[in-house]
Amino acid sequence: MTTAKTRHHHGDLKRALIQAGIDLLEEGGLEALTLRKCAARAGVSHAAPAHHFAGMSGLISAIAEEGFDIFSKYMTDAIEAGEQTDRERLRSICRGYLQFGLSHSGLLKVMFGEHGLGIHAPRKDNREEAEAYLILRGVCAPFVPEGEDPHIVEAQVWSLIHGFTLLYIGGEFGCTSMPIEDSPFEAVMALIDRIGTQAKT
Amino acid sequence: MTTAKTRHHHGDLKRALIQAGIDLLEEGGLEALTLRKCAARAGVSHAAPAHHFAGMSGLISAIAEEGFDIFSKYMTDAIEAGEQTDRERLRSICRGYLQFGLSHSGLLKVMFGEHGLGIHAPRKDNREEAEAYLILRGVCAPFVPEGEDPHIVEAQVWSLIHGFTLLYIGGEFGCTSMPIEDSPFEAVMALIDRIGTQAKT
DNA sequence: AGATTAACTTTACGGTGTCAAATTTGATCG
DNA sequence: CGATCAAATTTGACACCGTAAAGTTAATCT
Repeated sequence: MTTAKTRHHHGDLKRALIQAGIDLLEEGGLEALTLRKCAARAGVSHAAPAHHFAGMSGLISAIAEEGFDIFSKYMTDAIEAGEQTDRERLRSICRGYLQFGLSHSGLLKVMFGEHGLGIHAPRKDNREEAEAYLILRGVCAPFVPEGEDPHIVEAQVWSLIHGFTLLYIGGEFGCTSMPIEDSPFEAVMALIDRIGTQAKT
Repeated sequence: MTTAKTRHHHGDLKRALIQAGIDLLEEGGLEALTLRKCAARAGVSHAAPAHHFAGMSGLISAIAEEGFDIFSKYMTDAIEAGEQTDRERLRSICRGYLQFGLSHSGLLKVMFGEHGLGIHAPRKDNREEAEAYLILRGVCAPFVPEGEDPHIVEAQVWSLIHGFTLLYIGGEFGCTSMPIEDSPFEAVMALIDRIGTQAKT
């Protein structure tokens, strides 16, 4: 009765396991994420997680869901900083996307990975779309030509920044550090700037 | 003496193991790729691969390298089909990229994954760049403003099609099948068409 | 208080990568 | 030709993994 949920032994094991998983992920990358290690970190036996998640894939899904929350925060923080034009917000959300990827690369890979339930899966709050995608949609909206399908602009922005982030994280552009004013990122931003302008030639 | 390498027992185990790995990958996805299963498919004991690869990560690297060869083939096939303008070639290489991803999603994930040595790693033929990247570079070249860094256009094209392919494979656009004339892909192509035009406003 | 049930532990099993020590095999040399 | 030698492969062992079944504890309910 100390919290909402009646806690028999541990207190809020489900949460603890998810957090342990995220920590493991950040410390040792994808390969360090293990059911047994999560359990050990939470101070329970290795079989305890089975009562809260549908196996390893269930835990991964829960971690991914948590990851999308953090992800959303990165993006909202980026677009809510100061007064920004629509175009600046488009740039900012990309910056937030990349920054999340750089700070939580393991988490990002899990989120879009095998059992990571991508951005469209129904969530705990049973909303249709994930919050992260609604944020993206909102920022893209001003660039959708009237009468056109919003998905077009969303697919353009999303593909571009998603691909860049993954390639950047993977070291494909040479640098893995944070200096975002690099040329490859600016190149992508330049292309972002062409979204929504003169639709037909 | 039947081949270049003196074969003691098996005959070309290294190759057989790589092929087994690729097969496993296509049949059962990432989770099905296992050292022991590769060995079993090649008809050798579970410890045999250790003498040809530096553990699991070494095998993955070798599979990835093979994957990049197949990848290159997809792209060259796409851009060499019929007479094409520079712009059509740019579209075609993207189509080849996506088609490879759709046909070999597991392989693609391995290639750009943890031990997958991305597209820039030095290869067996000790060329500086992977063939795949050289192909991309060649197709991008006509759209690089003179005096500008070619990497800019390459990063734009690559990020866009890489991101789209991964999202598409992941089912984030709803469909996982082959109909490429879908709206999301056409949206990305439309953005591709804006690359290299009017560099400054 | 007694029964019930949820939370967790214990134990066990098959599969995994990796390592060290045999063992086989093909080639080489005297 | 036969002994030798080194490479290729096997065998066996280990620690770790996910999962499942059965057992234990503790809180709740009547």
